[in-house]
Amino acid sequence: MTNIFEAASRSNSMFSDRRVFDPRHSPSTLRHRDAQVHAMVLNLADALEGHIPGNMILYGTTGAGKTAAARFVIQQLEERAEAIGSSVTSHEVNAQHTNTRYRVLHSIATRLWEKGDVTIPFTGWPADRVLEETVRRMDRRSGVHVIVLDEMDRLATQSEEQLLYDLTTLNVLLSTARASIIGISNDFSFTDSLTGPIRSRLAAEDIVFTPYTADQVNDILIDRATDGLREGTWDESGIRLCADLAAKEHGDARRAIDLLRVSAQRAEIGDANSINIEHVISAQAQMEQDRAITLMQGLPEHQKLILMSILINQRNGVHTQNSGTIWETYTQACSRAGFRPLTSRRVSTIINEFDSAGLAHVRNVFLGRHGRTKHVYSLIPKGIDAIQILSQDNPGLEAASKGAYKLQKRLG
DNA sequence: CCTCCACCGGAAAGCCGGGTCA
DNA sequence: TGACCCGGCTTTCCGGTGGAGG
Repeated sequence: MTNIFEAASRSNSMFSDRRVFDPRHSPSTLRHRDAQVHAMVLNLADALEGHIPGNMILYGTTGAGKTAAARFVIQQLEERAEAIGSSVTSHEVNAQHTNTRYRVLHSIATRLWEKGDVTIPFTGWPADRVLEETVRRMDRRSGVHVIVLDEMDRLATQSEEQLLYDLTTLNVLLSTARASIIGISNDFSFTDSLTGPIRSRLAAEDIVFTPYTADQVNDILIDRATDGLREGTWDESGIRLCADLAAKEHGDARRAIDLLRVSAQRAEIGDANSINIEHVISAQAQMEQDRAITLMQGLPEHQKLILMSILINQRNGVHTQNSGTIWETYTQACSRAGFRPLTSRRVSTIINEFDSAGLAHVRNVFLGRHGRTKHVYSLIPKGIDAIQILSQDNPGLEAASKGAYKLQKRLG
């Protein structure tokens, strides 16, 4: 009898090194980002002499190489600093989850923890005290601290202003150490929302990452394939298709790399010798479906119910869905499920969140005499039973969806 | 040309469950 | 134990808003 793991780690695996496809993998060379890297280097070079390097913000769409470039440059900076005996410490914080003043400071201070330090609790302290402790630990380490604040546009609005104020004035509070901020943002208008002094201190230098073209994504993928896939398991046509599909998604290299990885897995499962067009196409479809299913399953109850209302409307042939019709269906669904409905104001923001999550397309429309509303349509990939996924394992939601079937029958 | 529709979305505040600390 | 703090989610309040139709 063969061991199940032995069977899984077959010798004819497509991959020679799977780590190459890990999102945290940092390649040895960075393609098509010379100008941006150069700008960052000029800005950070001061750090090596112990001066304060300027703050900067990297702008660009997802998968445009911002984070990769920041990591690449910082890694080189740290290596160089070590070689010449100067001290550079980097802190990477992703504001998607570490999204408040307290959490960002907590994260920086915690990484500077040394034996004998108190452990800062993840909540409970006044934020000012966390700031004090962070400053103390930075000073103790001394040297230059480069703080990379990734996805900074995702900071919670209430703490955003205060945190950025703290970070940009760190050098006033520090005595022996120096700090520099590298902000990374998907949103080009991010700095508009900031007050003048913070904006000018933070955005001393703006570095823009334009989306990769299909050709550039192609180059990146060829690098990855060379490093991570076995020879003879891939050819130009498969890579080209991955690149073209990604270019449609605004030159998202991260997604393209992921698509290549899933395509290789598909080929592996199908016992093929190499990746072909079919593998890429089915990988693309699978990724879209998986993404939507994961998102839907993770939604809170009321979000599920609202999304379900959109889907029910669509199934019932309501061609133009606006906020009013969705709210009507939603309140009916609530009474069937036995929930107290949220206010229409709240529902409105939730619908907008569906748009940014890619679950629905939402557009504001002005209908003159007939007022102002949103037009909404679902972007959930065909081939998945979304209503079933949304209602499963929740009696209330199941009741709501069953009631909707009855309604449909009556209409039919 | 002016009205007024039917909702938009920012701001602020409340509630609540998580926590610390003396 | 009670005063105090943090942060997510929600409600309340309210000043907009483009253009069809009178």
